Amino acid sequence: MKRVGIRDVASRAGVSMSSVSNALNRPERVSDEIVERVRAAVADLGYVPLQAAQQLRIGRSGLLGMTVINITNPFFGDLVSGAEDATGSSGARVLVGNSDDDEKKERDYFELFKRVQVEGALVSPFGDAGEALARELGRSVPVVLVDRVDDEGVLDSVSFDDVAGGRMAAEHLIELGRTRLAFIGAREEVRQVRERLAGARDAVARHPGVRLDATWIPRTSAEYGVGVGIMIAGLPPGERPDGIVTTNDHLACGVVHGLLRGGMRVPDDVAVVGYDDIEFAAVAAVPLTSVRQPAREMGRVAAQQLLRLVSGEVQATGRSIRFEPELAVRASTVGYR
Amino acid sequence: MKRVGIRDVASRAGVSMSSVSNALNRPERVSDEIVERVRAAVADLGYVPLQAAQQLRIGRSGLLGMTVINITNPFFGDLVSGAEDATGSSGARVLVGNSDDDEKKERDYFELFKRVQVEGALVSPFGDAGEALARELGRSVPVVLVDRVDDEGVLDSVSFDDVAGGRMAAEHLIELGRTRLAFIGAREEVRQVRERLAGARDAVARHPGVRLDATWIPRTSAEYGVGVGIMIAGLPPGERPDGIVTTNDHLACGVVHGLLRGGMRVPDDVAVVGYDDIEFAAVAAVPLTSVRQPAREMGRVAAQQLLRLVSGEVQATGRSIRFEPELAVRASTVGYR
DNA sequence: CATTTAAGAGCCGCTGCCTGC
DNA sequence: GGCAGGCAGCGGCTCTTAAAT
Repeated sequence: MKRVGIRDVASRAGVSMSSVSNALNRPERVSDEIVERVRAAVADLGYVPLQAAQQLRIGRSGLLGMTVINITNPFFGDLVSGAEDATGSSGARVLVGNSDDDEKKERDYFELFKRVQVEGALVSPFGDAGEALARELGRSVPVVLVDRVDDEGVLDSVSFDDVAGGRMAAEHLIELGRTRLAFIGAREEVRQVRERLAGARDAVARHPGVRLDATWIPRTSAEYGVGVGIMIAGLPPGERPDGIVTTNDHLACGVVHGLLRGGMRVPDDVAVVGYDDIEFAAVAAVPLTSVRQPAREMGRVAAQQLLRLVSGEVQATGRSIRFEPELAVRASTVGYR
Repeated sequence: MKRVGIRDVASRAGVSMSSVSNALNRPERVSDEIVERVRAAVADLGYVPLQAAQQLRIGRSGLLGMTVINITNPFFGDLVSGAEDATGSSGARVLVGNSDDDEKKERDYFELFKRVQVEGALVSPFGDAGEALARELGRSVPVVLVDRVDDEGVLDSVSFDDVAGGRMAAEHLIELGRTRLAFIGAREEVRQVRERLAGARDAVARHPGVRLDATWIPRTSAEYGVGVGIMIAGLPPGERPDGIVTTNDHLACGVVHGLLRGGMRVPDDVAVVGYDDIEFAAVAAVPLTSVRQPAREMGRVAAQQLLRLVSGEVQATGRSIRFEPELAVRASTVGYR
């Protein structure tokens, strides 16, 4: 079945091709009668203009690119939803690429973005190489970094204050009288993780007598968390941490589970703080205290900023918008009270 | 900064435009020396062919469309990941649209798919109207329904056997000696939900003395689940269900939480079965028995089938591939044993 | 003179300027 | 002068033609 083109619409409506184009794009330049005839023909034939041809002619695609590290993680799902919220009314479409923790995939998506001439991109880079790639992409189209700050201050960014998040979590435990803290995470090379650790260290440094040890595990899954929890429960009381900061709620829930299975009481023996405040946190084995990051809101703000850059309304200044995380306090640190 | 085109590459390499095109797309037709010169020029200039121009000329976009109901739900995230797994090697790209439970958004995405000339689409339709829309889209490009069967037997589909899933959950509870079952879900109009209920009813019908009541709530969130759980805990023992089938793990965890808070023992007083077997299920307050659906695998199979349709290797036959769900049995029904 | 290899020109569908009624 | 239509061209690809070996 052949595609119906503007030609077919024109002959059906008994007008010229340019009148069809005008009727569709600038109806005020054409008589009402023609607009009506064209509309009818379009409806009859089910005509849909071909984006590729329009784009080639106009030089603009109406597309924004967005890469996220792992679409399966609800945090990034929220980010995408937020971005779509913001672009919805502008007519721009978001082309989402799942880089899946893989630098090559990220690179491929950036090339796709160039191929399809995205007018701007929201990038949540994976690793430092990703950041450099994003800067390179930024030399041809506006780019806003998401959940990450540009080290070189070139690209605008919207992110969470991870140092504050880590500090907040540790501070909370210290206030509750905990003195032997543990930080459990995977992938120290991820900037957000490093910053959270730095924040936690900062809080500890201000309180003499409190110590913090970092433990690194292969992945932040619930499964690994269970193992770590059991391991901690098995330590001699003097070596066992009494407060744990984690980098992710799945991990934290696993840890709590492991601790309970190992005979610990949570939070009496060990208090646990998660990160992300996923929906599940509130109904976990022991409802989980967690650092909440309003991801959807952040996605929205990032997209708004990008749209402003694309429209030329503002210029990129390397400005960084930082969202403050909030601590959702629940039983895993303060018990049921 | 002007875009670099094939023209620029040609003059830089000192060859004609067509040689550049040949060197890039059919290197065997051109001498090795030219291929090398072109490659160098492409690298120097950072040339990336414009997809719109290629598409306009070739008539193909290399894109597949995919709509999902809610990208924030890890189930759909997995579906997308699976589809990307399958298309990765073929060179096709997946354009993902989040229909967000909204028929209008779905319609918009279908129009976008036509505009960009996707070569095929994976559609996980929202409601019956969505199914009709998908069939219409199916008249111009190959479409495979995902997580849904075509009522009219026109479109190929890949889905889970929801009747079996519902039956499995109820059967499990009945085998454990439960006789007063409750089915808790939202949105009876969603086919998957109706089928699960039908499956559960079917299991109950085969066992005289067992009854099943359906309860409908506004949304399947953990929060609503907590409310329902507390409500059930407050019922007089004779009216209270002793086994609950839910349509979603978040909901199920909330229900368990509400039951516990209301003083019930799980599973002793009330057993609960979830749906989806999310990562969290294993580390929930009471580890959750849940119906597992291998979503990523399904996404992969659906995409493979679509690729076969697109390549013309096979014809659409309205054939339905059904995946059998599996029951992950945990403490919320059988206790710790 | 036959055969390989490179150059040239038109076209894909649509828009927007510009002409002409 | 308001409104309809003709025509060129966006950037690649590919067929045709020309040149070189």
